[in-house]
Amino acid sequence: MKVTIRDVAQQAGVSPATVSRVLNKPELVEPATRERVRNAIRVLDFQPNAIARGLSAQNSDTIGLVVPGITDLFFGELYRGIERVSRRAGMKVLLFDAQHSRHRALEGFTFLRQHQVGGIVFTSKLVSEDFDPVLERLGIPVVLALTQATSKTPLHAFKVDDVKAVFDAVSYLVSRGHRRIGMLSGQIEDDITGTLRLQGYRTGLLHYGIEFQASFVENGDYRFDSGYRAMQRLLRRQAENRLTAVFAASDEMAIGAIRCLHDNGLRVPEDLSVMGFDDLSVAHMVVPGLTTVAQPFAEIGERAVDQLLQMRSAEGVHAGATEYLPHRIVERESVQTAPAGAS
Amino acid sequence: MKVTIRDVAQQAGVSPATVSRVLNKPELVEPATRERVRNAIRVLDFQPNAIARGLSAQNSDTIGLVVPGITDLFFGELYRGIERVSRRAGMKVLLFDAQHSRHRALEGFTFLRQHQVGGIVFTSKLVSEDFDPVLERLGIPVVLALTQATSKTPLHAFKVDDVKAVFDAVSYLVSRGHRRIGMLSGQIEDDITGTLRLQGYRTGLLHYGIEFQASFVENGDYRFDSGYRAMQRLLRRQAENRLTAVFAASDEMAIGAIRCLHDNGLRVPEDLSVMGFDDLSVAHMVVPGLTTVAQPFAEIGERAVDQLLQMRSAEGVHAGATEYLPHRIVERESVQTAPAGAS
DNA sequence: TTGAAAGCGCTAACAT
DNA sequence: ATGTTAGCGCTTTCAA
Repeated sequence: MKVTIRDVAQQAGVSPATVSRVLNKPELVEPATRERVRNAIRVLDFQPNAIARGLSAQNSDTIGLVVPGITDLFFGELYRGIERVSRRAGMKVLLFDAQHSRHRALEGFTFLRQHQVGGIVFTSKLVSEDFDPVLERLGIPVVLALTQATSKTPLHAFKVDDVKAVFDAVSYLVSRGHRRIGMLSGQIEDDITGTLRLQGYRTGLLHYGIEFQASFVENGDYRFDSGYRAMQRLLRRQAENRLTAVFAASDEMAIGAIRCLHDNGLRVPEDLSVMGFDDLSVAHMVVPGLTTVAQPFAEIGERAVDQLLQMRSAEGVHAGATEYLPHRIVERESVQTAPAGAS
Repeated sequence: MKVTIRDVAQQAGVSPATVSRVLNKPELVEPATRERVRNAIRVLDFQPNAIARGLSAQNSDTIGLVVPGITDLFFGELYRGIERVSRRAGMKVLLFDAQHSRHRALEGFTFLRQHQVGGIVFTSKLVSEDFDPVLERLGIPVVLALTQATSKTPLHAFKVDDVKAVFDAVSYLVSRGHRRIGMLSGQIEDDITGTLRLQGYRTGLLHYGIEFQASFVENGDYRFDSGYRAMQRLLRRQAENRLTAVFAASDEMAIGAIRCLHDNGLRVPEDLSVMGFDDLSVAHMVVPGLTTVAQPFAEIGERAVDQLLQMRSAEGVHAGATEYLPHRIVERESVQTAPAGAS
């Protein structure tokens, strides 16, 4: 049947332990024997059983990753960052797709725990108190990416400073002559990002002496369709609102908004400017190119794994902090300077 | 430390074997004991170690998946299909990203083999003779998705009929009055899809009595940038070519082409019609909405796993066949009827 | 219905 | 430098 380490040992005329050594610490075995073993491995086409190895070594060399949704357009880039540094550290990554369900996200912890991952990068919903029971008993280091914790258990997090990022977006819009700025917000419940970005919007307006108007805001769930519909609702009040720009809490919503405007015979940015958030790869594919706030997804993933790796070596490396990674504004074509109807 | 099955056994006053039974075959254990054990599990917050379980059971309940690139826009949908039926069968999926490298794709087999996966869904490059040495020794069922094999080892495959699909696309274009149809082709080497789609294009033209012109074709690598550049090259000859429509071998290239046309002051579809292939989620987000050939990614994934599951039970279920899943044309706005310059 | 014991394939002391 | 031995945590005969 399957070729095991014993078969190799026999073939090479050594003990299984020696085979194991040439696999893991080749410097401990004499060159001659080493070659003999390597040869046997080749001849028999032996592949070490990673499962058995993990069991014995009490560690599966695996990082667990919980993502909100596998089809989210930012997933790929985030994964890349995570995979890159994991691989560099000789670890694999085990993926768990929460499918946008809070319940499934919680299940992710159980799943990954059962698979003996050495650490978990969690990138889904807000981690609130209801996660505490699970987190307490987990016994596995957890690092957050793209989200934050309000749970009792303090968790290290890597993300952009959402408030500042949207503040900067508002500043950008204002610097281009906009004052009547609408917002396509994310969800307020269940999602720290939604709250923070809305807050950034309000703070931005306040700073520039622009009054906040509830009627300028509609919210969605970050997806294209919800952006489309939110824009539609905003449009119904456009006669009174006279918005010159709309800031969306995600690129997908921004693109949904653009699509909606187009369907209503409005041009972007001539009739209305639209700005997004994320800088997904699609942002530069669409016409007009989307001006947006870029998040460094890959870097966030990398830093999260780095942190996990550090936590494994040194215990309790300043845990619980939220580290902000730099966002930046990417200027393309969806925002117009000096809009006609600026007040 | 970690809670094991022995701790539970002790707590419940039974043997480890009994605990194992309530975990896997609860009907074999008396209700009273069962409850006692379940209670102990709850109290101790016991989580079975999937690694140990896999080692003992000689099977990791895992399906391996090799994808060409995690950032490919179709990845999400494909994964969903695969995950859905795996999960239904009580299996997990272990992902391997080939990062668009043939070499890495081959590594995927090794990686997954070491992890004792019960089957592999391979969705990357063309599987040619150079895969044979690996395939022969693998000893794990492999099913192809979105690709095909020219290797000696016969492999079951699920995909759309690329030739027919592009033939249908050409038919669609012709039915809309186009005869001067350009093509943004994929790669010819290293990728069965490129060859097949080009063939569909030629067959289509032939069928409608349109002469094939090499100067109407440019190729790329399916990505946005390459579509942009290929379109640029086509545009340089547009004075002579007088194309009224361009068919791209992927949505990304089609969108790149649209972007290119826009940058050159040409309108889609008024000045030139563009048609894509894939029906990615972005196809309906862009302006104009992309008319394209839809591939049932999720279904392809589902069928592939189904096949794998069958192969595990019944040995050698009609292996080696290529099963075509239905494509369909999705009409949006990027193709114009009765183009002005139609010959 | 339950327990005892062996073993899955590997690693890691501990000897030699 | 290499072999022996004892597990890692679970499942699975085989007995009782």
